[in-house]
Amino acid sequence: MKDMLQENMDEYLPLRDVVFKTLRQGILTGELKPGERLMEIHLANRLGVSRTPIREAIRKLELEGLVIMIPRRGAEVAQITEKNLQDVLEVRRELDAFAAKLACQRMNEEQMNQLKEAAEAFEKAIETKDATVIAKADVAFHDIILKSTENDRLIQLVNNLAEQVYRYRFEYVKDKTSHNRLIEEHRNIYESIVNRDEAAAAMAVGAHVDNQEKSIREQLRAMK
Amino acid sequence: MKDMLQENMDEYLPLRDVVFKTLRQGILTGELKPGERLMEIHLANRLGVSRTPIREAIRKLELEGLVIMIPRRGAEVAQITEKNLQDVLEVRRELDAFAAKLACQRMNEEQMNQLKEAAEAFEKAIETKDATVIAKADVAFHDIILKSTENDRLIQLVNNLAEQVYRYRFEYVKDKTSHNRLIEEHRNIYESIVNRDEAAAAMAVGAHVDNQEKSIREQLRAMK
DNA sequence: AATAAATTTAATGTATACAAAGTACATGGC
DNA sequence: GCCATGTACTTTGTATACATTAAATTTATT
Repeated sequence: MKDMLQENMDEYLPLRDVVFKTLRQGILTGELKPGERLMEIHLANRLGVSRTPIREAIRKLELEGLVIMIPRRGAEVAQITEKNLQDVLEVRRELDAFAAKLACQRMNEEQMNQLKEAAEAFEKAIETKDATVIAKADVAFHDIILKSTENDRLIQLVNNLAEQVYRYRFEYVKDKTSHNRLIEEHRNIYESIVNRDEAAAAMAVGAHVDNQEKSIREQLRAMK
Repeated sequence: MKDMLQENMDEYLPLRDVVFKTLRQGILTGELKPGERLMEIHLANRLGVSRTPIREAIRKLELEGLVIMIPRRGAEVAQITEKNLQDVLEVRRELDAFAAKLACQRMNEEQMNQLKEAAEAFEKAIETKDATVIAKADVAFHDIILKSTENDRLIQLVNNLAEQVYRYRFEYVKDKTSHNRLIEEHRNIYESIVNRDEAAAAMAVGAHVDNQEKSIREQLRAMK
């Protein structure tokens, strides 16, 4: 009984955070499209809450860069421009490479094993050709590297940057022609970290992000 | 007359943003001390607004990491722990070094001249021994480098990270024993960028941040 | 018929009201 | 004298009401 109460305690989330997560999910999955207006009353009715939690959620999305505010007109889902994408990925490449370097220094044996398993799981996921499965396995692999850095701020920033291009990464893993390259890239990253070779790890991660960038840029071009 | 209206248009800021800036300023200058509770009604009365803009401002401060939320208890000014500081500065060192590298590639002649002027202005500022003047000159110098990267996301992230330790940097520039070292460090950075020597620039900036870190860490130790 | 002005509509920005939860203090029992 | 319980008060969380402004539609005029 005490456990149940405890669980309920842990599960408590203010409505604003529920709304925040819901809207973010909607944006990242593409359900809410770039340029789409986020009207408070409409969303409030849709989600069955009042305007207050909606507004507070939008404030957070605003600071995260997922929505932009137009004065006296409200919020809309942020457009991703090529310039914007380049800025995000330029920083992401650097921070991901940095994370890989730190991982070389700090990853413990247990995490090494997890990484090995995640790399193998990723190759199996590729075989399924199911984009959702592949995307999840990909995230799991990178999460192990990130976590091993033991730098909470770095983890937060990289996750946030990844989020900015999440909508496009999903399309990326769908593309079967890149599958072999993805496996190869993950192997390179894994090998570098196991050997604690910081320079190689940074290079491998850099190449990985570069390929993502190319793919996403093609998508953006195709869209307009 | 039209100009006045236009000006008023430009000056328009929702109250939430006014409150946001006010509270942030208060936290960064140390007027609002770490651990201090931010009570909505109290702040609303103090600033002469209702709770709504206060709450929305707090949501943004929350995401920026300047305040932390305690469920059903409200917001308080974030404590800086040694671990937190290390995490922030570790990332900052990397991103600042990256910015310096990009500056080597992208800085144009006009910005080079501005940087030279800013470096000289900094040395003059040191002579005044006025911490406020020194801090401003320091920010101006770094802003020129940042801006030359032409990466808006990088600019935003570095500014945010700098903000996290702003409270302590002010104390840092007060310390006269570090003044000569500061001048030397700025000179190194300036020279590296003028020569477009990316490796040297990254090294110089890294050393600069390292020294800041040492100073801030001493302050934190002295406080408890 | 086209354009401009006026009116209506709908959305945000702000304030206030109400509900629920947590805290502190006082009172009573042991 | 100390601990437990209950009550009042404070504070957050949420909803709603009011004010202001921008957009849309309609009407009138040329």
